[in-house]
Amino acid sequence: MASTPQDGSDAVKRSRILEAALEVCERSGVEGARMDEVAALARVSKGTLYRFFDSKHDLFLATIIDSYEESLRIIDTATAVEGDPLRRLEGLLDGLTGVLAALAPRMGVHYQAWGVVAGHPQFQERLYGFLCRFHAQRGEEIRDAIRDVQRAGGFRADADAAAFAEGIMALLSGFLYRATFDRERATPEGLRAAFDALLRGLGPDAAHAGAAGGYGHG
Amino acid sequence: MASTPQDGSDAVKRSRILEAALEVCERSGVEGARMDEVAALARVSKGTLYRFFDSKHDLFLATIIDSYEESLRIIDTATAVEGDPLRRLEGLLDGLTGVLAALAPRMGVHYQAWGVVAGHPQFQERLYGFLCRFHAQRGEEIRDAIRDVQRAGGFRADADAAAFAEGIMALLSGFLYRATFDRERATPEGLRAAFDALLRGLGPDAAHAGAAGGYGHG
Amino acid sequence: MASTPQDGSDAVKRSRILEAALEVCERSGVEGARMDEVAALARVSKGTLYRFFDSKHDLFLATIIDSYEESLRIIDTATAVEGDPLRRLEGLLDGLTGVLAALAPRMGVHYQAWGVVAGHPQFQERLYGFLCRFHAQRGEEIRDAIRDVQRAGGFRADADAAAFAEGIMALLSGFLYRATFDRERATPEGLRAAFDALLRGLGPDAAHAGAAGGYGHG
Amino acid sequence: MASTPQDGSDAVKRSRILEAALEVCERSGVEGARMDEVAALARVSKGTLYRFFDSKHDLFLATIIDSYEESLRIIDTATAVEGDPLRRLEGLLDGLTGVLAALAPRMGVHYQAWGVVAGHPQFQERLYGFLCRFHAQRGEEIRDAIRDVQRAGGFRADADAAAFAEGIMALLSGFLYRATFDRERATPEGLRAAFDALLRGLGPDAAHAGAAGGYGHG
DNA sequence: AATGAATGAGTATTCATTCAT
DNA sequence: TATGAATGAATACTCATTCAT
Repeated sequence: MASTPQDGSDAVKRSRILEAALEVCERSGVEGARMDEVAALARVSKGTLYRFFDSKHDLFLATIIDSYEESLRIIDTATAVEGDPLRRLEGLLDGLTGVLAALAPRMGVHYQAWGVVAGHPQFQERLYGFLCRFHAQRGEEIRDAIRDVQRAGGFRADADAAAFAEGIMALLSGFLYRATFDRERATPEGLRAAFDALLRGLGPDAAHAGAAGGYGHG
Repeated sequence: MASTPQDGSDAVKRSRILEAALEVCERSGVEGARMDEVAALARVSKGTLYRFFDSKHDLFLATIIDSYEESLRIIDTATAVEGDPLRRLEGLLDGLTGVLAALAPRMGVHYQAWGVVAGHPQFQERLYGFLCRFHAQRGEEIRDAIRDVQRAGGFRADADAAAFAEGIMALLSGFLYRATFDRERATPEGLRAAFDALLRGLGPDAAHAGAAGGYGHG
Repeated sequence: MASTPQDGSDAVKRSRILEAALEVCERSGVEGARMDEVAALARVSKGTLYRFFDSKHDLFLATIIDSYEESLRIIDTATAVEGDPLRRLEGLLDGLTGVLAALAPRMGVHYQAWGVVAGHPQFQERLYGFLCRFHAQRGEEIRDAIRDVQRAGGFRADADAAAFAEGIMALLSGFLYRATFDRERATPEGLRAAFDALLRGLGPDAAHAGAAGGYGHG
Repeated sequence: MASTPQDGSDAVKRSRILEAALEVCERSGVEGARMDEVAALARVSKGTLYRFFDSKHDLFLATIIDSYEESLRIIDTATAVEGDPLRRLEGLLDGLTGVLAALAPRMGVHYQAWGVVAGHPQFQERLYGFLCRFHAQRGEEIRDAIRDVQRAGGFRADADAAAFAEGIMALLSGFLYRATFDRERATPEGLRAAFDALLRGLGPDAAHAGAAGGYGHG
């Protein structure tokens, strides 16, 4: 292989660098993060760092995309449940709350990286393109899961599944956003309750509505 | 007084500077925005620019806060409607969709400014503190409006008004976020539909549910 | 007169400004001293400050020259004693030790002002010219006083009075210099003893040598 | 190693930078010296310049200390003479006049650097501390040399060797000071004569007194 | 491939000086 | 004259990126 045994494979190095980047950002902010520091923390030289990432912006774009890919793994794991359509939809929603739980602590750095990366046209295009596709795909998965429930008679057949799916995604994004500066209020439980409240609008699944934790008690 | 008549009062200068800052950012990104350019575009000298804003970070924090204050004016105007509790809640929701409509075009710069400003501990504290308070206050206003409808019998009395209010805010935040990179899908109409879907969970106001535009038709 | 009664005469303002300049320098160093601060401390506007001094360098050159003029007043007062030539020479030497006592605390700022002022050709010329004349004149006064003692038979007639006078001045300068960073060792008493040691070389005035405090006892 | 052969070792670079700093100062004054110019003249990049000196003030403090270290080398060379105590003291005094000869041309820049460096508390401390130690050590060396002569019977045993040593140092400082603005009068010969005049006060070494050049003839 | 010394473009900020009132 | 807001030139320093070894 093309790896130096004592330093780990390229994939290992790459992920050491990404981790280091995140840690340095937590200390110094994204703007203030120095490539020297990242390289030192990842135990590679600057030359090696630049073999993996073309530029500082490239590196931080990668940390953002990495977060999303991690969230994808979380969702996929949660969705892998077997069962009836409603159960599978619930698995999906569990996955989304899991994403909030997993990413909340990193949202501060995440948004900083975004702000810095989005400032450069070339990277903005790549970032926005990625986000656009990511959200559209997640939306479609949720929409399809809702449709499955509709077909199974669990939800009103005339409801706009796509619109509900966008609502679900918006709730997740809104809670992630809020988690950046108000971790107290933006909890996975709160998000789950919001999901349930929204889905109750899909009635007549009264049984499901009953599960709507926080929303049930004034 | 403290102003030179031909150049406008201090308040006018200040807002000229903020506008200029926004425009320069749209061209060059927040990181890439140069204070020289901002000053030139605002037709003030750099010395004067620094009389109003202590630093570049201070200036961009101000643009963020300004956006929120503008959104507040939009909400307040929309909420000033007279009528029964339900009508007043709808006014409030109209205000929130108005916020999306007004701020969407600026969200790119807004998040960039955030990312850059939040990188400095001192400014992060000020920014996060402001956002925390802002969202909490808006949440309370919405919660109170929901409670008024509950008291008037328009919504189920046992629903958790505060949780629903947080859901409303999260939807707004989520749509604003999405608008940054996918203006097509994050529309005021979509947001309004999501609000309605969420509120339908507050039933039994069947009449209201009927108004839930997009969510009604697959 | 041309003065505004409530603010004092021009001469008073001028000296308020010079005092303020010195005080600000003690706080912030000469480079770091801001004209704003000086003006504020002197209770005049910047415009007025610039009526008295053409520039910052001009102001600090003035503080230097002022110090020398003050030292001149000290010397003149001490020299105004009546009596025989030896007594008058001793008065002069007392004056010089008085200069050390008076200026020592200010030497730090004094040298700083020098360093900054001497950096500009135009001001360097004025400063160096002033210093050159000042030292030459003081040297001549001392030389003449020594010659008077020589004529009166108090000192050897064949000694080079001018050279001894330069030695006296060099001792004063050397002690002033040392006082800048080592106030402990550069005392007026030490200077007086050095004067006496030097003059003893002018013998055969054994009586005078007896007065040479510190130099007499190992 | 850490040096690129064609550009010289680190020590060589360092001294190239110090020389360049001095030359730039001679042209533009210390305040007016630009780091870009210094780097260019030393044929290193600004980044490299800053690898050797943390800041402009650090660089100029180094030029000052370097001057003193050079004077130390001059003194040590002159003191390395063999012979009786009197001859060794004379060697020391020759060394001191050599310091005047060597440093006189640089005193203008030297005092400027001092003035600028002493304006910053942090650097003032370092500079003053260095000067204090330097002068104290030189003083002790001279004192010891005088004592050796006393023991050998060349000087009066009851004279205060330490006080005479301080006088010697003060004369050197005074002549260096004067050389800054009046090179004509502050000559090594004048200094030597002043030393001799002072030492004559240490009598009864009549033979030595006879060597007191300028001081002997009106 | 790896290293890390060298490079030098790039900019926020200050503050002496001016001048309209 | 007095004021103090406005001006804008001027520069130390950083740090992403390169490239000789």
